Amino acid sequence: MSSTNSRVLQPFLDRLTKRSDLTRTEQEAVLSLPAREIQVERNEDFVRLGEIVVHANFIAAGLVGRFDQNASGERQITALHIPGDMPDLFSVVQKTATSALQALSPATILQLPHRAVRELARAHPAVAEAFWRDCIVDAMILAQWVVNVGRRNARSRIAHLLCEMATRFGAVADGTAEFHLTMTQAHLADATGLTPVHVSRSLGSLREMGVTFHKNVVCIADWHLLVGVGEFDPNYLQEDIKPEERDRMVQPPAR
Amino acid sequence: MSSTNSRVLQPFLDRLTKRSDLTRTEQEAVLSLPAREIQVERNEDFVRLGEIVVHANFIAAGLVGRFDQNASGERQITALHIPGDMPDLFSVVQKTATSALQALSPATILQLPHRAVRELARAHPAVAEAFWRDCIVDAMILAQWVVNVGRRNARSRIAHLLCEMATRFGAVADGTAEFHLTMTQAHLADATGLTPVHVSRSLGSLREMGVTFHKNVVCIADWHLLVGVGEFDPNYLQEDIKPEERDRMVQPPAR
DNA sequence: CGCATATTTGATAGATTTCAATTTATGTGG
DNA sequence: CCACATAAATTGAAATCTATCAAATATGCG
Repeated sequence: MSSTNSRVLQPFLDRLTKRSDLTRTEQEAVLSLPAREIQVERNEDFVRLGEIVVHANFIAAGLVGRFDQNASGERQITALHIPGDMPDLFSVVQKTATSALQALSPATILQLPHRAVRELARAHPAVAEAFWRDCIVDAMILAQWVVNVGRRNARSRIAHLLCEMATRFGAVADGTAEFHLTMTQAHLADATGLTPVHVSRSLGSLREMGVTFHKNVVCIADWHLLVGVGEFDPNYLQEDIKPEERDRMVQPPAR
Repeated sequence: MSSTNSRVLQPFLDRLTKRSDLTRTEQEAVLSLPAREIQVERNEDFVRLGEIVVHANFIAAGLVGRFDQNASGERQITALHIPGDMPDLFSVVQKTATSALQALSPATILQLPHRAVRELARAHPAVAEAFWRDCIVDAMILAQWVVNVGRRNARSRIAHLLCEMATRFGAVADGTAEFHLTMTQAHLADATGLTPVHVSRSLGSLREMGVTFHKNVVCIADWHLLVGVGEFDPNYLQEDIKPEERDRMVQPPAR
């Protein structure tokens, strides 16, 4: 199942170059990483708590949640990951998992062996920098989740989450948005620190504002209205910063 | 004010080697970084939102909070940093600040120019790995804050925060703990997503369990009792993993 | 002492949870 | 394609937790 076909990793490279500037040589080195593709079922943990992992996971398809829980077993989703994300890229330097990773929909995962990733990072400092930076963006998203859960009411929390996901999916256009989100209301509750019952009520309130969530499809009639309710400022997603505007560990050759 | 006296950076090196295995050469390279020492007053922002920073900050003394806020200006502390921490090491690869950094007590900060830090990381992959890893531990702490704020009641949130800080300060011994924490109850409220009034009441409840917080000193009579209330599992702090048990980007010379 | 900041306390309002029941969707085998 | 079983979403009523408002008390400091 191991693959030497570099095309499999093109989406992985796309994600890296979206945020970091890489030379042709570096790009080819990334594409030549060995990768193993696995299928994960809905509700299946593919990384368990406390586990020592030996490869990083890249999401080729599907939705993945990072799950933590309190002592009574109530779950808290601390991150959502969409195709193109590496939910545990950090495991390359910190191999003990302190959260579980679970698929929220059937998912296709590419597993990249730590050994190979580390070798790549060692040989190409700019690639190591790209990895590091990717982890940092995840951490910035995480910080906003703390704000969301700590300082917003139920409706705003859900609105903010929907805005974030719409933006990450690139689904916003013409003051409107529509996208797939394979989550149940119970999942939404776990992500926002609420009860499923209250999520249902809050969604009802959002519905009156032209925001619907049926059959895993989110429709946002008036984007700016929802942005207001969710107090959403996309800055933290770092999506508007061009890779060539960033520093590089090593200066790139003149272009 | 720039310093070439390497002893100034010894605490910085100590922090790195606590979590990462570095060779003599690498250690000396770290110590030879240029650093500028600044004093920051209580309640002073030394990194402001949206700012493009040109150096990373190392806390030599004092307590620092990472502040975010919602649309109504209610503040949320998303991280607390103690001496030995680098609250914005991540800025080395992501220079736009998405949170403010504010001193909660008078603080001494060492500023390390990005240029020099990047040069160091480029020349020594294992040092780059140490930096990356340090950011990851911060992110793991952040994830636990989401759980704390999202899935625990007021008393448990505060208990958990006190447990975390006691552990990070290394203040736990003999089933008891005592340490300095230069925060007001309003700060505690900002960290836990609560109201100052409710923090006061919750502290009252903890007081009945032998936990006091007066004049910036936290006293925990029965450590295990508080651990229970706060549902505290120190695993995520990664404090018990020895640096030599971790991988290195480059294999160290035989020892 | 007197001002400014921090903490405590009480009473009340509001938000969210809990519990329980019902309805609606979804999937599966016959 | 229906019938059934299961999962997901909705609704109502009551309980609980947390916020809000306002006032009182304590604490630190010049």
